[in-house]
Amino acid sequence: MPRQAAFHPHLILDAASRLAARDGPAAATIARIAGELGAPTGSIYHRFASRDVLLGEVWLGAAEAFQRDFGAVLAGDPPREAALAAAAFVPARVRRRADEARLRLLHRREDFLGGAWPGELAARARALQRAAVAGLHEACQRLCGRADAEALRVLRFAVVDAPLAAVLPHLHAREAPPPVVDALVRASAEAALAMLTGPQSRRRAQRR
Amino acid sequence: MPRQAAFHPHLILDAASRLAARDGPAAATIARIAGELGAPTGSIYHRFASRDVLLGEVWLGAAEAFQRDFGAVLAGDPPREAALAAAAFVPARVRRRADEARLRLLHRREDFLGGAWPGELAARARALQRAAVAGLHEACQRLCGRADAEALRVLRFAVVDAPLAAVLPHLHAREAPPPVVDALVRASAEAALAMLTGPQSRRRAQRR
DNA sequence: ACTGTTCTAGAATACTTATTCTATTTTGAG
DNA sequence: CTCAAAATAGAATAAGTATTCTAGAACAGT
Repeated sequence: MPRQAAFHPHLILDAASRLAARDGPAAATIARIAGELGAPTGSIYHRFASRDVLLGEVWLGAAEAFQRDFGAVLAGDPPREAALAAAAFVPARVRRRADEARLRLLHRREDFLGGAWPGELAARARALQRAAVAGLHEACQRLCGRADAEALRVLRFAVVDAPLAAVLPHLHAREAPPPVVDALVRASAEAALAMLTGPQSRRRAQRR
Repeated sequence: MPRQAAFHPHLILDAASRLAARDGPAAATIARIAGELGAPTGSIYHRFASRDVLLGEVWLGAAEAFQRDFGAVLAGDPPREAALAAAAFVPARVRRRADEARLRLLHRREDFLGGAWPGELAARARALQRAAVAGLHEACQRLCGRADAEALRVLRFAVVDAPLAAVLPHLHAREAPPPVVDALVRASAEAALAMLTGPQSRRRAQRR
């Protein structure tokens, strides 16, 4: 019965992603997204209840894809090598999927949404957040036998914050991270992990 | 002759800074800045040619203040200790001047200005950028005898990017960086600096 | 061919924004 | 006391925004 769709939700999400990755989320206005597709603005609202839902979906999609793969690496064995691999995963991912990385790493949720998550997305966002915390918690426990706030902070620095910092200037410059970035990521991750496993494990080994 | 000023430029800059630090630069609209002061919007334009000039001044002011002190630390002697001190300077500064740090570290120039620097500020912005590059260049040269792109990248990571990464989650959470952050900053800075001075200087020493 | 459903089309609305304009007030020197 | 400069005051303007609304077009099953 229905008429054939000319503007699949998928096309709209693509256009919004492209605009947000290139010029930032604020540039992804309804008018511009529609313009990118040659569509009237009304057609966007036929598919998405609001701009917040649309942009939220864009951000959540990128974040979920990134975190799924990142989490898989971090959950590997043995835990120390898994953590180093997770850190190394960040620049590799940025090289292979620059747009996704720009969305996920250059902007925060607030830049996309302003306010809170719209109803339908709130659950997914919470699940994502929980999965990230749980993944880090488990890796921390396996790595050093504890998962207090301080240990979590150190591990997060090693596998998330420092790799992000190494990659960030190149995201801003819209260029692929050079090879030296991988060396920086590895060196800083090892240094941070040594704070968790280094002296203590040595001491523990000596005691035995 | 003239009438007494009720809204000094200084007061306007303060109000804009406060708003931008608290809710982000996008929240610092002319209407809100005026509201914060109990002033009509026209009075803002009596002092500042445009919103871009006003917000540009806010950002440049914070950036110049931060960089002046940071640069002084980085220029100290001996170069290796100066670099470590510069890295340690970042979390210390964030603790002491949270608002300035939020402006400078949480947002980029583009979030404040959108377009290019307005005329009067362009020269100051260029000078600031040049000073930052020169300071890093000189420190790099003193530290390891070279200042090619790779060495500069490593030094920048050690003293700027990694400390920023360590501090960033706490800026987002609007809390003071905990002590473990200082340890992370030191460890990652040492690890990065070792890539510049470690193996090579040992080799050089062995050759003599 | 008809018909109801789903879509496109794009004008219309309501709101927020930066900016400009036209008074009006204050102030101190002559 | 007067007057011109420099300030406040706040309404008016012009864009740009998300969102809604009404009309028409396409299409599969009958």
